[in-house]
Amino acid sequence: MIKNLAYTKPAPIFALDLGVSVREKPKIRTSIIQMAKRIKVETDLSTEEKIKEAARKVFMQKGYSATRTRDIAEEAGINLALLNYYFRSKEKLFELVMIEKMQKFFSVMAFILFDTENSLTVKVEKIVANYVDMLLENPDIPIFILSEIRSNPAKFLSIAPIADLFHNSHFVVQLREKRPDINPLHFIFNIMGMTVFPFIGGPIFKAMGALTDDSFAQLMEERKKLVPLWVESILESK
Amino acid sequence: MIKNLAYTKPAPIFALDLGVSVREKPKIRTSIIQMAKRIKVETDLSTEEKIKEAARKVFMQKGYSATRTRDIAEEAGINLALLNYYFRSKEKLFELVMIEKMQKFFSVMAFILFDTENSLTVKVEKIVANYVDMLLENPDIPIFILSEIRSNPAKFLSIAPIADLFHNSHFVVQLREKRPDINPLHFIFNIMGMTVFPFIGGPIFKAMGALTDDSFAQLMEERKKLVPLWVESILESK
DNA sequence: ATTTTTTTTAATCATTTGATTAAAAAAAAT
DNA sequence: ATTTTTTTTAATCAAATGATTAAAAAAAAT
Repeated sequence: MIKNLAYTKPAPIFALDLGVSVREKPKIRTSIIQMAKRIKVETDLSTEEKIKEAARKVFMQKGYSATRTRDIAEEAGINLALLNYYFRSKEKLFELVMIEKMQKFFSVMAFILFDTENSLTVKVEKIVANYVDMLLENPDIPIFILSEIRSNPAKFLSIAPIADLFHNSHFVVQLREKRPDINPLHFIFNIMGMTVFPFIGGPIFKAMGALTDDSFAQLMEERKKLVPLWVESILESK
Repeated sequence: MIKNLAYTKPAPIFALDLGVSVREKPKIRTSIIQMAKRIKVETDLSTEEKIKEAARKVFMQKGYSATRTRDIAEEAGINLALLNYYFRSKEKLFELVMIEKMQKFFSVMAFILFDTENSLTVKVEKIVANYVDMLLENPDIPIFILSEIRSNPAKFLSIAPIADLFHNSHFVVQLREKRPDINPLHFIFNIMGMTVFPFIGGPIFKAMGALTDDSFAQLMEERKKLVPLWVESILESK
């Protein structure tokens, strides 16, 4: 077996003769490479994975600030100290979840943005279908990501110089070609708005009783066909 | 002048002979009517209003959980105790702000929903223009409302039996008349998505550098004209 | 002018909460 | 079998945080 993977044994308190007690910070023993090894080798990830899974659930539902590490521990059915043993801190654990979700959300768009194969029409079909499928599985990803970014924009949006990448992407070029008279961002907003917004506003309609989980899912399935048609008619309009 | 408006003087601690000390809860002395009177009479609302204004700012920016009452006090330039003196608790103060913002957001839609005068076309124009105008003034209302509702759905969505009101609204009836083949919710999602989503996703595009505050505002001004046209072409499509 | 009421403050409390520690239990290595 | 390492726990810490208290200052009423 591999040596202690996350930390050294907790450092003991030692009392200074001034009567002040100082706490040594635990130091990580493992390098990233060793960490990777561990993940491959280890047969039983269940505790670590249980915590992660609980963290996903609780963080997604309540957001970073409203989540207490004790909530996560309870949800995972483990002792609170274990959470810090495996993940060092609430923030580290959160970052793991956040990065996972951001990746899930933005990769759908990124994949299309830089695809140079397909026609505009096909791309729109793919964006919508992929988002709807992904969001039906993870309906609260948009609110989660957006609200965490809002309360800490600096932290998660160090994606500074992506602007050119965006403007020069094949997809945006195609949009500009098709409708040079209209800022491509308008169409991006339209596609994303029609596709993602229902998942953001949906809970309200459900609470009103205007919608059930089932009828919502069905509606979104319909939208996989309808939204591309509507986008088409927008692109052709006038 | 009117008597102490918010609370009695704080009740003193009294020690039981068991060694346990109990704290009396402060009791509100003022009725709602007196409270209303006060608001009319009082010449200087500045402290109360300063706190409220600070609360609006901080709550909107960081959300309920990430906001510390000390943040609000500092922002308002007042002592922390004053906040509790005027508003009794963080939660009470928050509810005030939340209700204000929900009202602002939903009244735009409600106003259109039950308007029996105008044509579908005019209504769509009004929804879009009213939302864009309101949201340019208060860009973070949507994320604020949605994320607070997410973390506490029960509290803010006791709007239980609004479903019928919605389905029978003049606007929804008009939509069903125009396109009996398509669930009116699809069009609601489209209009709201195209109008509100940019304010939700905007911060990301700004962070990417694909958009400045000015160019965003300009884009949204354009959308006041464009979105109704696109909605029209969606309603006519196929 | 004096008393009463309202507003404001500094100090402090009690609870919550993220984190740590020391020791026990379990697993692995020898 | 014994030792070492890893995992888990119960207890506790320290800082943060919402709230309260008692008293001072200011304003209003008398």
